[in-house]
Formats: sequence, C-alpha cells, structure tokens
Amino acid sequence: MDAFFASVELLRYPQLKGLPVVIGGGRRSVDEALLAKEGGRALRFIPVADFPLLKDYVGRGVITTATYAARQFGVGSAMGMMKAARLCPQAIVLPVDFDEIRKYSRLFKSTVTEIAPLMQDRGVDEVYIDFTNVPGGQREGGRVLARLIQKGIFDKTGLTCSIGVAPNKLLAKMASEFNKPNGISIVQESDLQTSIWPLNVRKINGIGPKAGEKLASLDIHTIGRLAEQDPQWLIARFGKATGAWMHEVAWGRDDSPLVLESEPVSISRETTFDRDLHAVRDRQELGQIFTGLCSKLALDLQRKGYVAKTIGIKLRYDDFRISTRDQTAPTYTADAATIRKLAGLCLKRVPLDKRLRLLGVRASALAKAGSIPVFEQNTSLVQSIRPQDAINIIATDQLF
DNA sequence: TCTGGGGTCCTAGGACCC
DNA sequence: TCTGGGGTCCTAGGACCC
Repeated sequence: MDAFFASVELLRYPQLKGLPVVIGGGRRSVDEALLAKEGGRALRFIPVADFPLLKDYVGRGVITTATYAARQFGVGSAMGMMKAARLCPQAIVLPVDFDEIRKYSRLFKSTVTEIAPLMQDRGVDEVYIDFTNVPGGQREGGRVLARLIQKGIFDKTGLTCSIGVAPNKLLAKMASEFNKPNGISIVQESDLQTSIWPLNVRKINGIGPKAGEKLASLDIHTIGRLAEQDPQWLIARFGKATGAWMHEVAWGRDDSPLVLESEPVSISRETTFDRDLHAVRDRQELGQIFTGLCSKLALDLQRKGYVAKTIGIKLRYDDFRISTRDQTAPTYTADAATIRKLAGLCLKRVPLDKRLRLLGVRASALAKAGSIPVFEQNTSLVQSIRPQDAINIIATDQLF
C-alpha cells in the first residue's frame, strides 16, 4: 500500500491532499492537540491552518509514514521527529490511529483474497499473492490481474497500491518498488541483468544496515557485483547459511513458498518513556509502568486466546544498548499478576545501574488457550515436568 | 541529531537426557 | 577413570522487517 498510514488519514482529512504530512510516534502532545481541535469528533472539518505542525512537536517519536509531498524534503519513515522537524517544520503531524489502520488493512486484504485466494500476510500494509492459477493471471504477463487488484482495492478503500509481478517473492518485492505510487512493474528472469543487477545490495529483502555495510567494505555495492562473487568466498565471510543465501538471491533465485497461515511466536508490549528513568530514583513511576505493561500484555493474550510459558523483559538503556531476560515457568499463564511476578524475577537478574529509556514485557512459548492439558496447568506434582516428558508421566501413572 | 512498537528468525553456549 | 554422539530446551543477543 502506498504511504499507507498517511493515505488513510487523507481519506479522513481530504483537505490535506498534496501537503506534506507525517504520521508519527503517537506522543501525547500531538494526540491532545488534535483531539482539542476535533472537539472529540473525528470527522468534523478542520481547517488546514488548525492542524498541528511538526515544528511544534515535542517528544521522542519517529515517523512511520510521510506523504510523497513530505518526502520531497528528505523526510522519511524511521526518521526521528526532531530531525524531521528541522528538515520540514511546516509539515503537518498526525498520530497513528491503529484502529483505523487495522480496518483498512482488513479491507484491502479481503479484497485481494476475493480475487486471488493464495495470499501471505506481510504486516499491515503488504502481502504476497500467488496468482499462478488465478483465471487470467497470465494475461500480459500478469499486468491485467494486477490492474484488476489495484482497481478492486481502490474501489473498496479509496487507497492506491503498487504491485510487482515476478516469478518469486524476492523479485516481486523488488519489482513493487520500481513504480511507486500506484504502479505496476513486471520483472522476469530475463530482466535480471538489466533491472536487478544495477541495484544496491540493500534493496534485497534481508540485507540490512549491517550486511550492507560489510559488503560495502568489501567493495560490493551492487547486486550484480554480489552475483560475481564465488559462493565459497561469501560463505567464508558471512557464514554458511547467509553466504550461500546471498549468492542465490543475487541471481534472483528464491524458492521460498507462500506462508498462508501461521501462529504467533511471541506477543509483547513495550514503551519508551518521556524521559530517561532511573531504577532507584524513579522506582515508583517505573513500577507503575511495569505493572501497566504486564496488564496490557495479559489482556492481549486473553483477547487473542493464548497462554504463555515464558515471560521476558526488555530494557533499553540511555546509551541505546539493550538487555533482555527470560523466565520460563512450569505452567502456562495469561494472568496479569503471574506475568508481573515472572517479569519481576527477570528484572532482578538484569543490571540496573544505568538510566533506562524503554521497558518491555514479552510472552513467548505460546499455546492456544484451552489446548493445555489440565495436569500441565496446575498440578504441583508435575510442575517441573517438561512437555516432551509428559508422556512418560502418563505411562508411569498406569503403574500406581 | 536522535533514534517507536510489534514482530520473526538465527546463532551459540550450557544444562540435561538417552 | 575417562570417555562418545545425538537430541531438546532454555537463555541472551543481534540482525532484520513492516
């Protein structure tokens, strides 16, 4: 989806069309500014001059989306708000409305699956579609169906998207970037040398800042240059799995299947404080935030129907370094007090001398609520029994 | 100059088991 | 007394993605 968060806001406030708008951080100052101007009513018309401006923004947020007008000023996603404010002080800043985002996310995805049922989720604003066997999917190399999907989404939501058509997910993802916004791009295997090889290695989904930097230090900047390298040479520098993978993707090869459904691995809540907090001096405040996070996490688990056996915490210190601790319990839980207790045990095992800017709580080793046998839930006798040993317990039971 | 929140996957070492 | 190979789970950190 093109500039998804911003485009959704533009549906609500069409008077902002063409203007530099950034969606960001969700700091209270912006929420309150906007709320006051709306008078609590989301759809009341607000004169452009009354919207909050980036230059008035205070807080530690980052930009999640910028409209194309804002991008002209060098503003883009993941950029700190304060930096963005210097580049484009006159940009209008709006908070993320998650409920609205989820609504439009569901709407565009259901539109896709009505046309092409084999769809993989890639977050709120992105999907992979296999339209190999969709009727008409091969016409004009896929362009006809891509146009149909674009039109379907626009008719349903008023939003535009960009589509890349290719023989695999790797190339499709890159192709989708070629013609933004509201574009279609088709990449075939024969286009590898002309369309893909001139690109920077960072355009490969999976090569991030670290790998990109390391490749640059080896004088490998383009994908074509990466493709020239001997696989063994890459393996020697990046490890067996990554080195071999790099060689494959540089040649446009990717046989990873569409993942049509999946269970969550973890569920978490975290928050960055308005100011850095000290474990001792701000104990009270920190404790409240900590308990609040545990309660929210418990509600998330319950709402989604999961229980967790492992609870973890995450701290980010003022120097931006991160510490994590995990604690696996003998039983599964989705209870706020239990989560709080386990997270508290984690907190005792982590250094707390430096000031903190972020605190998070995470639940993992998840199971569907109701899927856990009773003897694993609350029988003290088997509390230390690992699931894989449970079958032996059952067998032993027969002896008594 | 300052850097959100919610995720996934990978690696590597140690405990423990057979 | 000193020694194997294979497996799972747990933990901590890190890279990467939307």
